[in-house]
Amino acid sequence: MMSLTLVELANRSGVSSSHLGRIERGERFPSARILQRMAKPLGFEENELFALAGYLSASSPRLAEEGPSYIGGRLDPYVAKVLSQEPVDVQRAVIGILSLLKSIARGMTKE
Amino acid sequence: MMSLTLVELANRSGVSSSHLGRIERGERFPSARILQRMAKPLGFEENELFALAGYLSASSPRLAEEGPSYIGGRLDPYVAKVLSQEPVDVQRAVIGILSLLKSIARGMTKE
DNA sequence: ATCATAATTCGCCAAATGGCAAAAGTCAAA
DNA sequence: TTTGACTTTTGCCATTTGGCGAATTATGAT
Repeated sequence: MMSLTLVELANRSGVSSSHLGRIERGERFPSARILQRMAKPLGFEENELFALAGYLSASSPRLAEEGPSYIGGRLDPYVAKVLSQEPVDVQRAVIGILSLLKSIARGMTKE
Repeated sequence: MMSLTLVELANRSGVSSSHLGRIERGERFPSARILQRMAKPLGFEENELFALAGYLSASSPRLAEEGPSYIGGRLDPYVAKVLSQEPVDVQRAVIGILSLLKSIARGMTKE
């Protein structure tokens, strides 16, 4: 692989050359976001780089084919998309509301 | 799924309950290391959680097209997980409730 | 209502990251 | 040797995270 200067890598990754220099010298440890931005310019897949950095365990398996299907359930893609456009605290509030409605429903069935 | 208290999740993950509370309320965004520690107690694979948090891109290998990283937004992993345990019509109803609340809020800000 | 316990939230601060701008270093051309 | 262009490093500071310990809230028993 052709080696890149810090400035070239900075241009391609959007990470400042001063920070890349510090990472290279071991003065800073890159966060996951920085690694994510560095991966392609360096010729890595993101999860490869994450594993190298210790952010992903070596034992972590590949994702299931169906995408985000979780233990016991699957999230509707439309719902996921709409919710993802909202701020995180709104998303959390939605869960709170759902819990509230469920407990109201449970209270109603106890009568 | 049995829901965990913050204290229980803290014990299983090694992350403090006060920090978990802040993450849950949207006051802090968890770093990759924190997500790594939270994954198994929450019933996720690490890379699932990373993808949900936006640390791994949708273009990362083995993530479905419907992956949770959407244009302009990110879906909270806890929200995604909790909702995925519900039937699809409940998930859709949640969106309806959210729309209703937003229109109520818009009506209030017009005063 | 009170009390004890558990859970959650908050104030605060240390630690770490990451970028700006300047300083220092490198190198080839003149 | 000097100069200019380019690269790398450094000083500094804003921002963010994450944990401690205290305060507050919630809950169930009495």
